[in-house]
Amino acid sequence: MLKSSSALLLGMIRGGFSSGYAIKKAIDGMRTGAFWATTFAQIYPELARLDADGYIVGHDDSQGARRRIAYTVTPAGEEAFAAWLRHPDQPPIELRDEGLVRLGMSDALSDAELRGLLGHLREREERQEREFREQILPTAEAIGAQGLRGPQLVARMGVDYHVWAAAFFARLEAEVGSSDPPPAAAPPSAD
Amino acid sequence: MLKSSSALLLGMIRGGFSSGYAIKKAIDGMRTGAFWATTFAQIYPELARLDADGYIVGHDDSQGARRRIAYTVTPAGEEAFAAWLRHPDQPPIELRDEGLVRLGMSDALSDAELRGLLGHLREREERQEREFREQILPTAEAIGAQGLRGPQLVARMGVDYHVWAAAFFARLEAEVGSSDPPPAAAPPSAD
DNA sequence: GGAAGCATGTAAAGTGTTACATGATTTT
DNA sequence: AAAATCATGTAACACTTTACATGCTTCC
Repeated sequence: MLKSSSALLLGMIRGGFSSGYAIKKAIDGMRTGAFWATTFAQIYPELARLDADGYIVGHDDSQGARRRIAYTVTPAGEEAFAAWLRHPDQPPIELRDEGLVRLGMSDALSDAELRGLLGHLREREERQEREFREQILPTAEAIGAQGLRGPQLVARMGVDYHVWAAAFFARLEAEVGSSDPPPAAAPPSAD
Repeated sequence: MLKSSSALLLGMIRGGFSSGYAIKKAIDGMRTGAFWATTFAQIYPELARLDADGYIVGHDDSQGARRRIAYTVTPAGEEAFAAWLRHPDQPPIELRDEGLVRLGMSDALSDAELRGLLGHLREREERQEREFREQILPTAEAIGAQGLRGPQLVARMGVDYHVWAAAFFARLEAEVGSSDPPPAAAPPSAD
């Protein structure tokens, strides 16, 4: 069974991104800070491995003196990809997030500080939502217009996720705010 | 600046889990498949490092012949923990999930197969929601009754997240279902 | 007496990130 | 001519997981 990163590369090559550089650019363009990051240091050795395993073949595609290797998926690669895609194996996800760890440890904070933390977390989600809506979703929709729906599904999930997360943190902020009775006089202006 | 895993350990020790084994058990009990996993192979060396760095001190707490090391947080550790907690640094999150990668690559699937994939993803979220609601949330609430709100906040986020994710996949399922016109007769009831 | 749980650790392998190195071509 | 972009790769480091190794204690 392929591992996710191999399958991702195979899928990208199937999708028409034939060189390591092109794959990296496409992945960056479809995430800009979310879902699944990669680096050249992962891509190039992995392409070599996939080639050695017979899932893809690279042929020289140099443009003049600037060399380039274009990969294509072999029948064996297609088969392995199809098998991976249909495999129902679902390793449990992990929402690894330093912000959430802070939230879990927030008992060491005052209510005001907790509100501050929640505000930071909410703002981050709002920023990421905007990024998804303004940059990633349009890109994915452009690809979608050419018949590929996958990127659009993921982009929509990204937008929705950040909307939900921002709302969740806002709700917690409101809760903490209301359970914090001002000790004496004027409540300190908006915070 | 502490890294997340160090801060997590420091926070657990502050919270009264003094041995490596107790910390692991507590983390397992509060996640059961979500948020932040750890293993002994990570915990023990890290505790030794924190001790060497002066953030915690371990003293022998053996029970008869069964040895145990109980750690306590030093003033330097408290300071480092407080600094980490207040630090607004927010590395962008990544929703790494093999299911999402499959979704992104789903153009190689027929509509029926895509519905199957979405169904699997939804079911997984439903399972995890149940687990959170039935096991993790009660544990966190028990801890919350003793004055610690952090675990509760995270557990609630876990429940809400899985509810949202299940609903998202269900919506996509419905969309794919409706864009798949049945060749002959009745359109499937309201959706 | 055996199984399960308590308790601490090491070794090896796998995975991922950062930084570096090189060189061509296109754009400003 | 300099800067940006195209293009491929290596080396070192950091992090995580899996498997192993050891021994005690409590429960059945």
